[in-house]
Amino acid sequence: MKKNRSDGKSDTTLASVTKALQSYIIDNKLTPGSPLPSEKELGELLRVSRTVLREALQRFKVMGIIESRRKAGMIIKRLHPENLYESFIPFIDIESSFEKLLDMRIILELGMIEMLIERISDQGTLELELIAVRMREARDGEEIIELDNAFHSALFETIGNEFLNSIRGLTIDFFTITYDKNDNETIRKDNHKNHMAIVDALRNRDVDSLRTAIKKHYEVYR
Amino acid sequence: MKKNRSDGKSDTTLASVTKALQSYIIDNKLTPGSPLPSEKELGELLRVSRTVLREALQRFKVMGIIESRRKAGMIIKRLHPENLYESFIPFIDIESSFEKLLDMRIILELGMIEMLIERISDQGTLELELIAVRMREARDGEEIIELDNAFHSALFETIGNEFLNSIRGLTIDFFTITYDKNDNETIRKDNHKNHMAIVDALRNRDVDSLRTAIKKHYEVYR
DNA sequence: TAAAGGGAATATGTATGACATAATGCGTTT
DNA sequence: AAACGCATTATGTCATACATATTCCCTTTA
Repeated sequence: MKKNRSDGKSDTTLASVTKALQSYIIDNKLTPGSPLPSEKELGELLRVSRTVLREALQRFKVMGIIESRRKAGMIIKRLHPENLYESFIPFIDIESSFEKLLDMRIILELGMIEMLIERISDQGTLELELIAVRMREARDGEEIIELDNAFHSALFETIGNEFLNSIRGLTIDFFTITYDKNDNETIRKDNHKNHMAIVDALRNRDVDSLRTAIKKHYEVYR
Repeated sequence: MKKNRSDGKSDTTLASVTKALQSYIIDNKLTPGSPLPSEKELGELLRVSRTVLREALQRFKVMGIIESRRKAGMIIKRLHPENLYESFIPFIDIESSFEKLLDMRIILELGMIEMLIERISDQGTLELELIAVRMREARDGEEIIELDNAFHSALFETIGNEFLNSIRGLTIDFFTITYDKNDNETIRKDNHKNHMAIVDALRNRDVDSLRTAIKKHYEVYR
């Protein structure tokens, strides 16, 4: 059967299908865990072929909004960003972007300072200290990276903001790639000292010394 | 002809096609503007159907990495993130996320302070002032929003970091939605005063007063 | 009775071929 | 040399069939 493009006004472009899907999620108040109709049903509902529909669905899968499993069907995974930058990391030229990513990391951590001091709990400070202390005993580069990531991730987590967390991958995970080029022992010592200084400042809830500690932490890379 | 899944090792899953495309871009050192082979050629090269190939391509189109035009073919658009959060804004519940988005904006602008003062040119300061001054004459809510966006976007631009800019949509454009609920005249006056204070601090390259000015700017929303 | 096992049924995943649509480019005409 | 018109081409959409992996239910077995 030939295609009939003029039966009414149904616009079958990818863009409009994407919008329709978006509206479907919002209007039906779908939340994480909510099931979606099958592709067949959705296609009939929106009056488009599975081909286009699936291309539209791809968009939501990339964003982590929709998750699909064979036979089980599709569900809403989440409605907020997470790990958005992961896909870009392979394309980043480390040499030419290092400064910019470092800037990002510095901007974020300097910007968090006052909220960190306001919001961190004694328990949170303790956990940070535990991570910082373990750096003293770290053996290989692998462990140093892991502990450094854990420390800075914990700072992010302290703010408790999912939008902020969605950037974590760009600023923290990225440095995993660049790390082992330098002298492990120097890094280990520096990290240990600087992380401890950060913990002290947090414990004393001292804005100025926290700022100083964070700045000092990043001087190494400049 | 039936599908032949065992002819060698060629994996035809979406995930692997996506990876193959990624490698293709990286290995061939494609940069913005570089043309890609046609879908037909790519399909033959990767030995997959147009269906899966297009779903994989769709992922890159969503990320803004690939752009396609009828007849003209496909090209690399860019290899870094831009406007990443745009797609999420429709799903955000304004009431429950307002605080978190405000926090994001504050974190970013407080974090930028020292770099702003280091990097802004006299010309840049002047342009900011021009925007700030125009706020005095702003008539309707529409113009107030526009000028406020322009001012804060200019701050972002001053840093000159494409990763930072990719967050702009989340922190700045979002507020466009929430704005007009309040008293326009109060907002206009506050914005004018606070923007001018920010410009002054930048002109004097005074870190502390810039910090004070930015904090004060956001007190209104608390 | 409960655990293990073995098919259908089903929803997503992939392949194929056809047609639709809109630029591009080239040749023809003016 | 400019304007027009047409065939070509690459993306965009549709329809259908087949592949694959779970879920689910029914049966069998310990």
